[in-house]
Amino acid sequence: MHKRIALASDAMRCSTCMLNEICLPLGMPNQDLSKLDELVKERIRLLKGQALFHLEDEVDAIYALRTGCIKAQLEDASGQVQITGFLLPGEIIGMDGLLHNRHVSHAIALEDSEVCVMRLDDLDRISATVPALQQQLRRLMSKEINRAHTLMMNLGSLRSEQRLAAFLINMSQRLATLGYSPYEFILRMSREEIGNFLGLTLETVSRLFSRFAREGLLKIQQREVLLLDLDALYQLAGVEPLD
Amino acid sequence: MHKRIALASDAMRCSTCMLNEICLPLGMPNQDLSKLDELVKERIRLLKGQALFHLEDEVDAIYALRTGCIKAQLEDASGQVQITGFLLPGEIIGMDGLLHNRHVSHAIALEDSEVCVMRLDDLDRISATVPALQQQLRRLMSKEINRAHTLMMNLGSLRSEQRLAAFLINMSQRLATLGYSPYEFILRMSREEIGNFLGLTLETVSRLFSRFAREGLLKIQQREVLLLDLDALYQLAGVEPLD
DNA sequence: CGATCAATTGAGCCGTCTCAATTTGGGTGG
DNA sequence: CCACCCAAATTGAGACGGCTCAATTGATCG
Repeated sequence: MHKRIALASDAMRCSTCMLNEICLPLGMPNQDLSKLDELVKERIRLLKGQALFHLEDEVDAIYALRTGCIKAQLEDASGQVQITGFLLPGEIIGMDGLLHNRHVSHAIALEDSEVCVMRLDDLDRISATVPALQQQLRRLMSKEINRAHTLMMNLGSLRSEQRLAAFLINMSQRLATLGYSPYEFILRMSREEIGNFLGLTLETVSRLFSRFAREGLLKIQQREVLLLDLDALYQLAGVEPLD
Repeated sequence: MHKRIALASDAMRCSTCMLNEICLPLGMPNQDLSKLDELVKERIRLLKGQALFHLEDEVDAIYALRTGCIKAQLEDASGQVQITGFLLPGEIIGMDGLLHNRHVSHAIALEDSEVCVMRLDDLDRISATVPALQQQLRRLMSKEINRAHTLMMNLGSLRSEQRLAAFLINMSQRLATLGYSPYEFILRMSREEIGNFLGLTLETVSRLFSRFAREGLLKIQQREVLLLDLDALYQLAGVEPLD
C-alpha cells in the first residue's frame, strides 16, 4: 500500500528536526527533547492520492506530517463524506482512533507527503519516564477538540462568505507559522473538497472565489491564491480563525 | 459562586459509584478500579443556570457529571455563542481546556446538577502508577474528538429535519444507556439552545417538532418528548447517531 | 392574577442548492 | 508538438429550504 522507510536513526530525531518548534515537541522542556529521539523509528512516504490509513484499520500509531498535505475525512454507512481537516507539516493525525484502537476516518495525501510514525507502545513506554510527553499528548488532543469545536461554530453560525474567509485566514496563518508567505499559496485541495469541509457546494465555493476576486480581496487562478486584503478577510470572518 | 462539598471519602469512590460502568472507569480492569478511589475528593453542586466554569478560567480539574444536565458552549469575541454539547450523567467535561490550562468554553447547568471533581495533579499522580488511567483519559479525549467530528458532519451535510432526528436519537440512546426510557424523556434545554446546537433557528426547531408530531413520529408538549416511531427517525437521520 | 419568558405559527424574503452548459487546464498518445 | 480527452472550475437560471420579522398563544412564577 504505502512505502515504509527506516532511515538511519539519527535522521529521525525530533531533537534535530526542523519542525520541532511546531510539531509534537512544541513547548516541551529542552532536557526532555532528547528523550524523544527513540520515538520516531520509521517514516512513511505517500504519493498523491494514497491513504495513510482507512476507516476500520487498526491503530498502532499516530503520525506527524513532515512534508506535504493530508486530508482527514469521515465516511458514514451510506458513503456520505465529511472532511474534518486539511493537515499541514508539523500537525498530528490519527488521534481520533484512540478510543477503540480502530481508525474512524480516512487520511489521504493531497500531494506527495511524508509522515513520521509514532508507535503507541513507544509513546506509552517513553511517557512512563518522561511525564512531559504524556502531558504533551494531552495538550495535542485538547487542541484537536478545540479545533473541532471551533469548526462546529463556523458550520453552525457563519454564512458562506464568512466560512470561506475564515478558511483562507486559517490557511494563511498556518502557512505563515511554517515560514511561508501568508499572502500567496497553493491550495492542495479541489473546490469540492473545500466545499465539503465548509458545508457548502463546490459551485458556491467557486462563486465566492470569483466574487472575492472581483471585490479585490484576492486573486485566484485555479489553485493559486494571492490574498490582497487580509484585513477585509478578517473582518468578513468576524471570528477568530479556526486554529 | 458554586458550592464545593467534601463528603466522607467512602462516599466518593469510583469503585462503588453507580455510574462506574458508564463514566470514566468504563472498560478499566477491575484491579485498577480501586486505585481510582483517591481521585475524586470533592463534588460540586450546581443550581440550574449556574456555571461550573467560564471562558478563561484556569483549569485545575476536569469533571464527571453525576446528576443533572450541563451545556458546553463556546463564545467568541463578538459574543456569538455555539453550544458544543449537552452532557448527561457519566460524561466528562472540561477536556477542551487542557491545551493551555485555560477553559475555552463555558459549562452551564441546565438543571440542578452535581459533578465529581478530578484534579489534574491527582490525575497525573495516579496515572504514574496506574497506566490504565492514562490510557483511559486518552480514550475519553479521543471519544470527544470523534463526537465533535461527527457533529461537524451533521452540521455540514444534513438538512434541518435530519439534524433534529439525529439529535433526538442521540438523546434517546444516551438516556437508554443510563437506564431511562429511550422513548420518553424531558428535554432540559430550550428550543433556542437546540437550534444553536444544530445550527438552526429556534423557529425552525419548533416547526420541525410540530411537523414530526403531525406526521406521528413523536408527541411533544413543551419539553416533554414521547418518541413514537424510532425507526422512522433513524431512517430520517440516515446516519449513525451522534455518539 | 398579572407579568414574563418560552414556544408556536404565519408570511415573505434571501441565500444556497440543483441542474445544466461552457470554459479552462493538464495529461496522453498519435 | 499538436490534437484529443477528461477532470476541474466557472457561470447562469431557477427552485427551495431555512431565516427574518411579527403576531399570538401557552407556561411558569412571583
